[in-house]
Amino acid sequence: MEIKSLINTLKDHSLRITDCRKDVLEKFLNANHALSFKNLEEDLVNYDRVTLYRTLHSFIDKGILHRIPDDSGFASYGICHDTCTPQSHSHDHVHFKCDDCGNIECLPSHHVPKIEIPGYLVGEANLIVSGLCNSCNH
Amino acid sequence: MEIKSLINTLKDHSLRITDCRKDVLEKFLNANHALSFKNLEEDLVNYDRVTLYRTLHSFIDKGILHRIPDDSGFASYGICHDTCTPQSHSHDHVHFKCDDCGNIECLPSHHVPKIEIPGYLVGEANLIVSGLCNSCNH
DNA sequence: TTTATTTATGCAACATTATTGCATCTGTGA
DNA sequence: TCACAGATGCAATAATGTTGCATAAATAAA
Ligand SMILES: [Mn+2]
Ligand SMILES: [Mn+2]
Ligand SMILES: [Zn+2]
Ligand SMILES: [Zn+2]
Repeated sequence: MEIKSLINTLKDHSLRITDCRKDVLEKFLNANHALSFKNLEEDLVNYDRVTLYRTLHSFIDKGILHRIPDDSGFASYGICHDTCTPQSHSHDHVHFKCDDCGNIECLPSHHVPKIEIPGYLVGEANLIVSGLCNSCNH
Repeated sequence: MEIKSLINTLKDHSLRITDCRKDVLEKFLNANHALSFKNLEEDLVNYDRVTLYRTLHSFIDKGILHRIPDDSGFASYGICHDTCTPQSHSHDHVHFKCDDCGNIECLPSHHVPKIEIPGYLVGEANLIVSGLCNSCNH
C-alpha cells in the first residue's frame, strides 16, 4: 500500500492527515482480516490508547471502518469495502470467527439471509459464524 | 410461577436453593424477553452485584440460561427453553432486538440459516436481528 | 435434631475496557 | 506566515466484570 493512496483515502473522507491515522489505516489495508483494538494497541505503541480509540471512532463515523461485535466482548473492526458514508453504514455480509487462530473475517461474498418474522418489522441483521478458517482448516 | 416449580428447577440442575437464585429465576420465568445484568441489578437491589454475576454464571453452567451477545456490548440472558445441559448448550434460534423498547427476545421458532463457506469448517452461528418488535410495531 | 461439610454470599480490592476534560500541539486554509 | 479548528497526550473517571477471603447459609452425615 503506497502512502499516496492512504492520504487520498483520508482526504476523501474529510479527515486531517495525521501520522496516527495513516498508520492505523495502513494496518487495516494490509491485514486480511478484521483487527481488534488490542491488535492496534500492540503494534502502534507510540500512540496513546485514547488517540487510537478516537481514530477508530472517526473512521467509523466517516464510513471507513465498521464495528464487528463479538460474543466475547472484544469488538473488532473491518474495512467498509462497499461504499459506506457518514450517513449510512450498511453491511449485510457474514462475519466469520476462527476458533483456532481467533481471526475475524468479513465475508463480503456471503450475504446474511433475510428473516421474516410475522408482526415484526425487520431491519438490520448481524450474523457471526464460527469454526475453522481457510488457513486453519488445511 | 409458583415457588414449588422454581425449587424443582434448581434441584433438577443440582443447585442449592437460595433466595437469590429463586428471585433471579423467577424474574426470568416471568419475563417475556431476555434480561440484561442491569435489569437484574435494578430490580434485585438486596443482593450484591457479585452474587448476581455468580448466579448468572451458575445458571449458564447448568444450562438454565444462555448468554445473548449484543452489538452494544451489554449482554443479555435468556432461558434455555430447549433442554440444555452442563455438557452442551445448543441454541440455533434467532435473537431479535427492538430498536424502540430495547428488549431482546429469543425466537425459538426461527432457526439460524446454515451457511456454507468453501474451504471453511462452519460450526456455531449467531444471528441477531433488529427492528421493531410485535408490541412496538402495532 | 444436632453436627459437620460444602457451598453461597458480601465486601473490598483489583482488572479491563472505554470515555471525558483540558492543556498543548499540529494540520490546513486564508 | 498566521490564525484557528481539530488532533493528541495525559490524567482522571466511568462502566463492567473478576478474585480473594471471611462469614453465613444450605445440605449431608451422624
Ligand atoms: Mn465486515
Ligand atoms: Mn435465545
Ligand atoms: Zn483461523
Ligand atoms: Zn419493542
